[in-house]
Amino acid sequence: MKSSIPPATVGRLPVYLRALLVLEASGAEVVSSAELAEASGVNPAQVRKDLTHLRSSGKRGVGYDVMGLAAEMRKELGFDQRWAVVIVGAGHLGQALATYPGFLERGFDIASVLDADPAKAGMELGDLRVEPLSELGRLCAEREVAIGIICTPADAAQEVAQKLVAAGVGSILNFAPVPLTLPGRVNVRQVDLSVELQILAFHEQRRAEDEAPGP
Amino acid sequence: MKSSIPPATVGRLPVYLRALLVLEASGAEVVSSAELAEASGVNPAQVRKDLTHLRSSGKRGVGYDVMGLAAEMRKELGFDQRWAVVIVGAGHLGQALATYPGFLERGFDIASVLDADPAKAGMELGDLRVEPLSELGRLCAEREVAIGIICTPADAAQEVAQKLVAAGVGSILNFAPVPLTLPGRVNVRQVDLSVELQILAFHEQRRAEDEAPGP
DNA sequence: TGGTGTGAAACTTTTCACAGCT
DNA sequence: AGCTGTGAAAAGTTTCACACCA
Repeated sequence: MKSSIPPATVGRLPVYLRALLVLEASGAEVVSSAELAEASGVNPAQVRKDLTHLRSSGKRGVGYDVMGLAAEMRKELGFDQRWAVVIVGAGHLGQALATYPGFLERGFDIASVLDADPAKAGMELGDLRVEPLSELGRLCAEREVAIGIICTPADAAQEVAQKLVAAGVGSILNFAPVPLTLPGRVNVRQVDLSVELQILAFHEQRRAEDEAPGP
Repeated sequence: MKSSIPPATVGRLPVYLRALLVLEASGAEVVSSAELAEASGVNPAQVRKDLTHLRSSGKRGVGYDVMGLAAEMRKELGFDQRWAVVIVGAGHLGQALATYPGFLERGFDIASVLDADPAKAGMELGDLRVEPLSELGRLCAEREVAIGIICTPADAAQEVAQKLVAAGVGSILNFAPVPLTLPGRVNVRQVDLSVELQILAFHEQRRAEDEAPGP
């Protein structure tokens, strides 16, 4: 068991890596915590503390070795290998994610897009063809899929999640607006697009109330 | 200035509200913190503490009044009014969001979808037509848009964000993988789809390392 | 000199545990 | 009897400030 990295830090590592890749491409050899912080939208002290969780390559008075740090981070994030991903749910969102260029760039290959609706199966999506949901087990096994993305309606999500787990998927990104109940060993991340907007609406609402104080 | 609600709580209110709407529709009159917690995927104590931040309607030994609580929450989240939203960037993701049914259901109307690419302008999207980016100011003013969604490539996001702010937009949901630098009064939420997958990949990576211990 | 590494402080969030009300 | 409301403890996160070193 490796020494664990705090979740908040894990969430920032991909952001740092993105900044580092830009720096690397630009030929920069060293970067300071202040620069990295600027590029990542966080506090410099935060950056330094986060980086102590990896085999850090900082030199006092100088900064961090860009290539060394990028290499270390690539290894931690499994960026050097490609990850096969399945998407369940071929609605608009599923289709958009299936062709999202950011995934490909970051090492994620969409192995398959599936849908329970037979009418959607067979649909062409770039160079993918939508498969019927019944093929889930076979496809995950064949392509060694470790990560699944759920883009189904809320009422189908739990069942799909269980099928993914049964198919050997260990990590799930859930866009369906419902919490999943799964064994603890499964990693789940919930992304709820409506909730994001509602949080913004809450702040707008507050702003309006503050401007025109109530009764 | 109203007594402020902690950000972590604000992030959960929309989740509670969703559960409450289901309960309301099912005719339930009261709900316990345990039930609400179950439906929202959080801890019951958390629910109770969160609810103390609003004018709470809990009765000891009984639970919370579903209608009262839902009403209170709708008011806090501005759920009773409709919010006009613009989407900038009519790529696959922008298109998917423009037709995302969850937004409509929760009170968000897509006032307009815009794109800097003249080739995309004029494109039909459900009952919307993609507008050229130059129309941003006029459209935001006309439709009293308070919320903007950025689905552009990373390199266009900062400029678009500034245009949104200039157009009077106070809250931004940013899907572009780059941190925005904006005046403090603007609410920004960053959603980074690739980062979500990379976080899952990190955990899968760890899992693999733990199963096959290294040198 | 300039920027890292890091204890310590400040703050936030979560969880516990139980008094107190219905 | 049962479930809320809530102080207090625990855990996690961010920020500060400065010793230390290339």
